[in-house]
Amino acid sequence: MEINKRPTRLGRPPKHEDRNTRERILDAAIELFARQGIAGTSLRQIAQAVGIKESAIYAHFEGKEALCPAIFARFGPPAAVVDELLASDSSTIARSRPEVVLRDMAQRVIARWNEPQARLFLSLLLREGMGGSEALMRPAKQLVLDLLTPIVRQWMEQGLIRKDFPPELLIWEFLAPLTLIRISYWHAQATEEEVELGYRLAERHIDYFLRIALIDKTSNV
Amino acid sequence: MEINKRPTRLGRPPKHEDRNTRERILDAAIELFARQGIAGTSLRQIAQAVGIKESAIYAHFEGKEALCPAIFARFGPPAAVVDELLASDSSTIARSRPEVVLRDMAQRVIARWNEPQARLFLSLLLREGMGGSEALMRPAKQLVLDLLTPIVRQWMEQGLIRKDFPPELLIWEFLAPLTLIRISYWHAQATEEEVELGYRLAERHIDYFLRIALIDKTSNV
Amino acid sequence: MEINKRPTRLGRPPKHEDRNTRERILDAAIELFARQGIAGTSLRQIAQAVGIKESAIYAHFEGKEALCPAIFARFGPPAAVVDELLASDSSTIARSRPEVVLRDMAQRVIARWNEPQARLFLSLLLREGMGGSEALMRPAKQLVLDLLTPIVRQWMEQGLIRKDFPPELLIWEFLAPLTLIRISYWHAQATEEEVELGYRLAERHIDYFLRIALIDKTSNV
Amino acid sequence: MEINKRPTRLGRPPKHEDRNTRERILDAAIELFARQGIAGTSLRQIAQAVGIKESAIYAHFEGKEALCPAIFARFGPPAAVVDELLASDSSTIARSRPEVVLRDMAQRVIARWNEPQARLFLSLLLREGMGGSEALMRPAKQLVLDLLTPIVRQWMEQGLIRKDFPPELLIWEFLAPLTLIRISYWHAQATEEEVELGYRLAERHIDYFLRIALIDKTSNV
DNA sequence: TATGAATGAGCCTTCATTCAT
DNA sequence: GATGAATGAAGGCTCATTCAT
Repeated sequence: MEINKRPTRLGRPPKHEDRNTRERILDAAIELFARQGIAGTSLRQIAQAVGIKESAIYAHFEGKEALCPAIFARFGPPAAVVDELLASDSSTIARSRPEVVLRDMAQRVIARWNEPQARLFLSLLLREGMGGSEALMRPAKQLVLDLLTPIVRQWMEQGLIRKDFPPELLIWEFLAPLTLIRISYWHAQATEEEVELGYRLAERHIDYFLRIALIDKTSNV
Repeated sequence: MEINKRPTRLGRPPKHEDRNTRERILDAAIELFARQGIAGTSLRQIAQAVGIKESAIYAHFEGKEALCPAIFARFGPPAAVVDELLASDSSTIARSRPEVVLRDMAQRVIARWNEPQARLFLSLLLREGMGGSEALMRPAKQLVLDLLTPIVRQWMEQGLIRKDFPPELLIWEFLAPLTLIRISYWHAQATEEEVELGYRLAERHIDYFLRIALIDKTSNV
Repeated sequence: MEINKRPTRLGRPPKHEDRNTRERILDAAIELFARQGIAGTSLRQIAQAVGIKESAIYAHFEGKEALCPAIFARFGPPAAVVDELLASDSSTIARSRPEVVLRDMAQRVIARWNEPQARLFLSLLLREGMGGSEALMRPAKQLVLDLLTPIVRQWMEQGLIRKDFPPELLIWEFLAPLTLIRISYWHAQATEEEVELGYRLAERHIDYFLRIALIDKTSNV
Repeated sequence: MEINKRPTRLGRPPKHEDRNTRERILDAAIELFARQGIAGTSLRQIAQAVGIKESAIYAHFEGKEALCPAIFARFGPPAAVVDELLASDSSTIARSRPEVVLRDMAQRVIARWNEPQARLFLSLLLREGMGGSEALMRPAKQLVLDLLTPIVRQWMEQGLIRKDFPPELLIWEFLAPLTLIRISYWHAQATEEEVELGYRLAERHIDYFLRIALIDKTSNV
């Protein structure tokens, strides 16, 4: 027999604050997963960061494994580039000068990449390799194929951009260095100086790219 | 898995599998660390891959923590670029045409990057972030500053390469996309197709860069 | 395990599934306790079988411990033999021939033992040993002492039953094999074939016993 | 706990009472499993009974589930009856008087059933229903069919035992009540008085059976 | 009456590590 | 050098229980 009889007072304590425990768990989880890896993070740590007991996590998630899909659903995928572009007015873009559009777009994308959650998600991806780099490149490919290509082609026809490379290649050469900078300097553990260095490198790359790609009408004969 | 896979040398007396247990432990360790992370890999797994018991590892290493420095000492740092260049005859380089030198250098660096151990080491770096990207970029910086810069400057003075960008920038724009390709397609778990795609992208980038950077004497009027 | 499975009564307004949640909890509990043991059954399983949440059980019972007494009160004790005999008309019994009475009694007792709930209760008793066999034998003892003994004694005086054994012993020798059959073949997890085999063995035993105990007047000289 | 209690083997030096941790684990396991059920027993308890830590158990067994097969292999199946009979000289049996043989056999079987390990194993079987009663009856069936039947038949031909029942039935009627006594009074938790009561009931049954089955030559004529 | 969220205890298991052999 | 047995710590998860709603 001996059904567990306990004298101590168990169960839920009378009072507590709410504010969506589920999301607080995910916040703590992505932070710790990004910093220590999934295997290196215990539910105990996550619970402690949230201020609850581990067993309470099971009221919101099936288990440790179920946290990853939930993190993906909440913070990823990082389609920042695409989103940013979609947010812009497509007809306005085509009429603006390329250097304005590209600078503006890059600036906004970079701003997104540097949001805390985006940096955490990037680190998580790189660490756990959940098709990590695959996932990182997919948005860019989508962008090239579906969104930017026609615009760049239009610029080419307008004589604003050099025509001796296919639009896809130009876009890739514009984005790839920025992506490397992101990985190298804008991950979750990056120091202040690294972030700053990244900004400078990005700016330098954009300047370089524009001088390469643009056909400067004013200076031309 | 197949940690022990090596070019099955037929007609050779076996039992020389001993080949220094210490090294076999490190081989198994880097493989598993790269695939599963350090925290996600147990000494039991490593021992099993080697074919010994966990406690035997302690005859060769202080403990789990001592494996990482040993792995670094054995497989890294991946100064592939620098090594490759150092391996070349410096005086010959300056006299060769840039497209030949750069193509040749890139080809050899890429070959190194695709050696199994280099791929494993890259994955380990990315996963554990041991100053991961830092470590990945350091060789390039070293290269730029100490080795390639004077050569490129010489090419500029010879009128072989455009002079409107500083040598460091040009070199960075040459290497950064290759590094991104490495991270994206040449990590340890990359599929055959990913590796192949990486090769194509790298080739395309090199072509692109040479057309950008070179001053084509033949076509010039 | 589909404890709630019942012949889906088509064309009947549902929501009468309520049928006293308390009883449905007990139904599920005895089923699971018999199958898995008390310690091996969680309140969650019981609640799931009933279609409620675990915490709802506490609206009906003090806790897990309180389920056992409630199960006893509802399904046990299995005083089947006594009940059956009490249900018969005592004066009629004495006037009937022993073979008729005993066969009839055995048949009715066996029928009771094979009711689903009786089988579940038996399995629970055996599992948890709540004075298991004690409890199983007590009704028989009661029966012997209080009810059957005088009847058998009367039969002895009438020359219907052999007198060379005390009535208590005869009754015990009649019931013990049946009880063993019950335990072996009529527990909750018994297969169809086991149940059938039990029936055959029981019948064989009854025949055997009657030939042993009866004094056959017709064949006698 | 008295886990180590066994019939002190006289005349043999104890050597080292260390006696293989593996076996001490099994001893503790069967004891606790029989008393509390498998689900109701924690590895902690077993380890504590042995005097080691729970994790040490995993050096000897795969896990909790692996203990049951090991217990079966060590303590079961309880083919006590068959073993006892096989231990006797078959030719001697046939020449002995039935009452001597049967009394002797029953006495030895009962002695076996009352060995501590046999009582523990019985309780475990009943509790966990591992084909519990099935397993309990199988030896008897085997006995009837293969060993005892020919002997009984021989006794019948010698006119020592009544011929109006098939040998199998007689044997079953001899063994079944003993088996019920075993289950009821000789399980692991039985009190001293219960055990004693069982002995008396068994003796009474044997006397009864012999008076039923034997053809008394002396009183005849 | 029933649910959802929470708790503290405990369970099974794995881990890194030690040590005698 | 290598193994088997052991340990203490920790990890993921379940459980009975509580309480506000």
